[in-house]
Amino acid sequence: MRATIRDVAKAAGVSTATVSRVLNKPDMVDPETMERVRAAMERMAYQPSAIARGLSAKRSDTLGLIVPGITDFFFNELYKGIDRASQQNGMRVLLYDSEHSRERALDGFSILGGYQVSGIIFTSKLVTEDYDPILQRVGIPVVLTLTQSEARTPLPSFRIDEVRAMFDVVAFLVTRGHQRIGMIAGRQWDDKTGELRLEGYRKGLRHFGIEYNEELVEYGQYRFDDGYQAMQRLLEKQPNFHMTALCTASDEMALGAIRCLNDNGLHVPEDISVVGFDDLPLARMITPRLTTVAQPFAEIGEAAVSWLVRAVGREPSPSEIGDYLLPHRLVERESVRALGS
Amino acid sequence: MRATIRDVAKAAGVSTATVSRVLNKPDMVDPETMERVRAAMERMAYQPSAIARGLSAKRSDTLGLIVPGITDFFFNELYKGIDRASQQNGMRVLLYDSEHSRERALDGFSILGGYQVSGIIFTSKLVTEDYDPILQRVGIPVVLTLTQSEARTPLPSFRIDEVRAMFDVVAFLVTRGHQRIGMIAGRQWDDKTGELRLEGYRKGLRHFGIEYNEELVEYGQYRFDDGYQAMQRLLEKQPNFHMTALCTASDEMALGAIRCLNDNGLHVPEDISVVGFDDLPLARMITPRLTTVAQPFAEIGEAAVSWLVRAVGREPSPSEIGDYLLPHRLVERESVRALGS
DNA sequence: CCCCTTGATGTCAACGCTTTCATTACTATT
DNA sequence: AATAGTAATGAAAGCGTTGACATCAAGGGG
Repeated sequence: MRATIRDVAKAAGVSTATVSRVLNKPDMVDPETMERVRAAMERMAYQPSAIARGLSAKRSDTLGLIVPGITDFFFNELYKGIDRASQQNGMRVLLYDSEHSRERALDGFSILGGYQVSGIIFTSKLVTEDYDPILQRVGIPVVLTLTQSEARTPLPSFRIDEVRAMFDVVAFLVTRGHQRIGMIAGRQWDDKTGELRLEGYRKGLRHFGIEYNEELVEYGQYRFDDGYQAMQRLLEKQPNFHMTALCTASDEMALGAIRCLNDNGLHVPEDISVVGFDDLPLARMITPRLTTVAQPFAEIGEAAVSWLVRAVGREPSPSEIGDYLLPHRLVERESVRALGS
Repeated sequence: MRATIRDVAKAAGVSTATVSRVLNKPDMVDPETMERVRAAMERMAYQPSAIARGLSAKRSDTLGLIVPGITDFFFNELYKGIDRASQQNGMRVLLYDSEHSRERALDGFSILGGYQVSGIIFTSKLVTEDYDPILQRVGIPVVLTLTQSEARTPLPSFRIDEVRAMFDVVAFLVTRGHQRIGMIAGRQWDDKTGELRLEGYRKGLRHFGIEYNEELVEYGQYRFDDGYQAMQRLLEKQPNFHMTALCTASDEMALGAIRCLNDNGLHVPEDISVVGFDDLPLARMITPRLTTVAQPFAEIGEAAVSWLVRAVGREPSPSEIGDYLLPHRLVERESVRALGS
């Protein structure tokens, strides 16, 4: 049986309260006593029960993280930031995978609530009005990352300016001489990101006086296979292929598209330029190295955690509940070729 | 404030014990009462406190997972299996990232212990004798995945037959006409996997009467950059390059090696064949699709969980504490070229 | 010399559950 | 009709902490 606070107290000849104090408010216990208690703890390999502590103190120093899918390639990067920041604030992270299901996401709030988490980070799925009831009653701060909210409960969100990012991609492509620019956009039932990026694409086109052409646009759900199939459809839609550049809504889809192109005897960037979105670690590993939009995943994770840490235990002021847009960055590598002279 | 069991009890006109029973032993409560209680729960959006439950019942329905690094590419696959199996057994998973540090790994046991986890899954680092003290006193079952133990405390492990797997790779290469086969092996301070795979390589060579040649072997710590640099060194070691095939200890290193080769004007598989190890999702995404050894990550995760579930609350018999070798599989794709006629 | 601080410690009631044990009201057995 | 089971429920004691409050000795100001 593990040693409890009581065992330590007895061994050190003090009360449990004192032991608790050396752990939590060290400056109000006598140095000498402290030493004795510390020694006893050491000797008995005492490890305080986080469970009991959570129950008693009504805080658990734990943050809940709800992700749609653990296998989404960006997860690791985001988690890294969250974990690092949590560490620094003496918090742990409890992970919950909603498996892209709205019901499970909803459940996530209750379940994490059952663990007394001090805050919840919700990721990459649009928050709609049907989240309101749960949001109302969780009673702990919730922040959004890589997404935003359409619910009535005000929620802070940390993300990039999607529209602007994709606009930048188009602008970049245009300065490289491209005019026939296609897109594999993202589309998923509970996702707004896809629309935003598409909007950025159209806006870019418009800004440079290029006409929007349905023929050049296809959709996918962000994963590799979606990219592959979307590219396939794109190829079929225009037998006399004359697109010179392609934007995508995710690096994974970019990979899929490239694979598909290769399978059809087309080369990147010689025959067509491709730009990704996310800047996953693998973007720099493949050949050709992928030109892409870097999302500051780690920073977003850190920002979310520190917001949460600041918010715990008090009602955040309305001015703090903003839509925080972190800077993205276009990373130029090898998958885009400059056209013309 | 969230509703507690007491609130529900009052609302349903029963005692808290009864409410607890409808949750935990539904068959010993009257259907009618049950209905009333259920209704009350529903009405009040009652969510039992996992914390309180854990404290009281001394089990938390939670498994602890210690991984060396969340950004290791295989993590997601392994986690998927673990999460799925946990789900099915009504368990949650608490994640702990040791950041490749032995101290932090050691801490992990205590910390997870503080959360009353019912079992711990330890991953991909060799367990040595210095783990014995903690292992002795955690008092809950521990299983190893993707690694094994050299400690005196007997621990079950779930992994593949590394030696055999790499032997198979060599055999495969030989049947494809390769003789000058190099290797980028894995090496890390607390890792035995690397040695094992190297041993498989040497064994394979020996079996086919090929002489082992230091010149053709380099080491790395499994990541992309390690692979790149190792390849670099390989290239430098033999200016008149005549290696026709390369085994690697990880897909990531294979990617790195391929990248390096490309940067030096060499093509895979035309100029040299490469085989990876792991079969990460990205192995099929890149060009050329990577021929590699598939580790059954998900199955390993599932096996570990079900072992744990079976072991919780009882002393597992020595016969159960085995070194479980799960079947690997050589996945043939496009990165190996058949030599000669 | 007494009273009031102050600092260090102890006491004890929570926290929200589970779980024994006791109680009650039936039903079956003799 | 008396006794023993049995099924459904309640009362209450923890589980390992924390935190409000009480206690106590030592020191300082009047």
